[in-house]
Amino acid sequence: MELREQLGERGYRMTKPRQAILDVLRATCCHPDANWVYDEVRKTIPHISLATVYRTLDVLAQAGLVRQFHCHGGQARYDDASQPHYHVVCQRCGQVADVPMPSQAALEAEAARSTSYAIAGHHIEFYGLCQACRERDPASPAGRPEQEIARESL
Amino acid sequence: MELREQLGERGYRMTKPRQAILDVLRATCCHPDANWVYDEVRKTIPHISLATVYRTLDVLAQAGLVRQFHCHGGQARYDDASQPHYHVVCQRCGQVADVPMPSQAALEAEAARSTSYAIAGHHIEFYGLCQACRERDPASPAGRPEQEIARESL
DNA sequence: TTACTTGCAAATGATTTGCTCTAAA
DNA sequence: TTTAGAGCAAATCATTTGCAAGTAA
Repeated sequence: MELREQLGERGYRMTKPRQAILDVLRATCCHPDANWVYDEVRKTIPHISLATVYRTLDVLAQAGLVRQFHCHGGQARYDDASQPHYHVVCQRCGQVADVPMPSQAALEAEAARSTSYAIAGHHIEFYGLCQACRERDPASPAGRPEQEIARESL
Repeated sequence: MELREQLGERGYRMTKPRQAILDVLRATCCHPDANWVYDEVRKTIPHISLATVYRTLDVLAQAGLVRQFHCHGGQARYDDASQPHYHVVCQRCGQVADVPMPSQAALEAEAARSTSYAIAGHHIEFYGLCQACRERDPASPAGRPEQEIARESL
């Protein structure tokens, strides 16, 4: 099994919560926070604890199976990292979507030239307005980011 | 005065803490968190409160004078946004450096084509190892990110 | 004079940790 | 068996907020 191997390489054990949490992340197209994952996983493992969810997300991130990121201000969000991709964040409602677009690996060489770092990778985050927000209020193309992210947008 | 105008446009007033905090951010090459800014500003305004620092950083970010961002896991960090630039983060010590490199505005058009968002901008974050970390331990080119960020690295 | 701002202290809320018990390997 | 992992509850810690007093405009 793929997951078991990936974890095994790093000395991590394969457990039910780990499998379940990765399944949840792979099954969703949204970019959830730890609480959303917690709610979701409890449908499978009702007695799981939130601490386990945090610890597991961390382990999965260490193993490179999951990516953790932050949008404007809020909590950590997570998504399946099985194939590299970029993100767009809506400045008004906070909704995150994947951007299907080839990896811009050439940028790394350029960045390497202008710094003293050994570059290992990069992330790109676009921001703007999602379709729903544009329709809701076509004016103010780049208004202030909303403080709260709608629950449904996760 | 430039700052006064930029704030005024948004209905914000020009105050001593706002000027002082922007000065601190413009004078430093590091990418500090709120607490570091707080310590720094108290040299000028000893009785300023941490809440004011947070509120001010938020106002300056709204006005587009400052950019807020998060590196792996930690608190929010801030930097002067007067000219656009990218960042590199050291995966081991968390140190952040600016990447002097032309803006890749062309990417936005490409992203716009493949999503339903109206793209307003983008950020790129590179990650890798800083020179100091590479010299300290040339092996493990992409080891696990450190949990704690050295105080001096801010 | 009229709000916008600040300081202070208390409140939040996300994330982490200590400890004991359970279960992979 | 041996030792990492899970659950639970308590602890942290960054960030926010309520409110009375200060001050730009």
